Amino acid sequence: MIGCRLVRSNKNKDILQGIIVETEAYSQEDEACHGFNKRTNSNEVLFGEPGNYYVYQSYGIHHCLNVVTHKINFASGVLIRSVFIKNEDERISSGPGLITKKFLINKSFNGLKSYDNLYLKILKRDIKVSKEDLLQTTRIGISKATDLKWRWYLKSSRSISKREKGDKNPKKFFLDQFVSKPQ
DNA sequence: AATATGATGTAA
DNA sequence: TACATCATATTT
Repeated sequence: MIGCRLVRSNKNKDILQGIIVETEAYSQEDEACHGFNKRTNSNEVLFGEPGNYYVYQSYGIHHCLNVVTHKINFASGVLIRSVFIKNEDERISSGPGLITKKFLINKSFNGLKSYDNLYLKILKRDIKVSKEDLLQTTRIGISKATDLKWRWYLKSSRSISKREKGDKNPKKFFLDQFVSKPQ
């Protein structure tokens, strides 16, 4: 999903867009996943149709946006951790709770289709992202399954919630040209 | 580096 | 009831 475009619209009018630059994966076989224990009302969507949005409330304060993956009846998803927005302060959308704040995403999107939604779309990459462009590392803010390297981010992006030691924050704003590209 | 914040699920 | 959580802003 890294390199794909997150677009917030109001019916036909796009109001905000950015490139996804950081994600984490979760699976029901990993202890940090909301679907690890049981299937409940709140995690039901995670067991549902791949491609749907899964939005949960974190620490009672923030909303976090995921896309359900893999297959029905198996809880798994990708958490969108950071988005690059052109001409915006990089801190404004570097973190899962900050993205939803900026893109006005709440639980009303929970369970909705990501591929058929008038208000929140994820569009195909128009930049090439190869394995060498990504840094794969451990996930953030969890206490279980901390060894799994299921977090990825685009090395060349300056808007990341947390960088690995030695990975310099790039000064080149190479994504700028793509973020404003009309669809 | 520590703490306040506070919805919701899970354990006690 | 009590505690932990896929986080962030503010204070120390």
